[in-house]
Amino acid sequence: MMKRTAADISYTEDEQDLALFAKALSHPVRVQILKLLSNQPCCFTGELTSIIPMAQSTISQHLKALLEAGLIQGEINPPRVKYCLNPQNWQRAATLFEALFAHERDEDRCC
Amino acid sequence: MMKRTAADISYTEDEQDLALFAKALSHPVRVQILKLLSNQPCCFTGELTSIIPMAQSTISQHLKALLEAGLIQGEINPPRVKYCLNPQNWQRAATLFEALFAHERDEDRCC
DNA sequence: ATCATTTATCGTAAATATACGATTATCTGT
DNA sequence: ACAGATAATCGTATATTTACGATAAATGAT
Repeated sequence: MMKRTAADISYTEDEQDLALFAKALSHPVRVQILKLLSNQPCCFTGELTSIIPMAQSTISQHLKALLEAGLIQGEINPPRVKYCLNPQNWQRAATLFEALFAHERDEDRCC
Repeated sequence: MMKRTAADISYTEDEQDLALFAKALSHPVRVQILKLLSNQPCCFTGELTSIIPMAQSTISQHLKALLEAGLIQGEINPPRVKYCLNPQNWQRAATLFEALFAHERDEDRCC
């Protein structure tokens, strides 16, 4: 009989996407960046480096993580890059998190 | 002048908590476990090992991560431990994620 | 052409996360 | 007291994340 390993596990697309979005949100500076972006129509990275006391390369790395998760998008406007939320994926993330937390289950809880 | 480093950054409690909750959700198997727990009043770890094809020690490790994030709680009932959602923190997480995604900002988006 | 500005990428060190098997601890039932 | 069952912990190997400084790429201004 074949041994079962973690590689055998199949997750639904929703589960995987939710985990990826959550991973993108798993560092407070990325939460902070997303809060900034959701509270104003747009944002330059340059503004971020003056707001956030981190090395420019580190901020760029965090922006890349948000980009790869699809939560933000960049518009190249050299030498600047203008970053915004990605509306479609932002909405999808909102929906996935909302669905996860939808069940309260206080009624018949056993502990 | 002092050099600014990542250690200088202060985040709000909400930002830190949101990041910690998100980190707990950043692995698909933990999402799966939480979905299971939110769809039934309770759950034994034993059931998880038969549902999830991972080593028992690995599942225990993931449960520990969820415990430490405060999203679940365990009731020792030896030799079993019964795990449930932690209602207070589950609610707090729901509120934090909802607040983050509350802003749509489609109106005056510039890109 | 050269310089200044902005952002990405590279290289790297340290910390954290993930998975496994083996072992240990704790309670039940015999 | 002993065996079985359940779950945590330990030890460990590998991969990923996080931070930094240094460098490179790309554009605009002089």
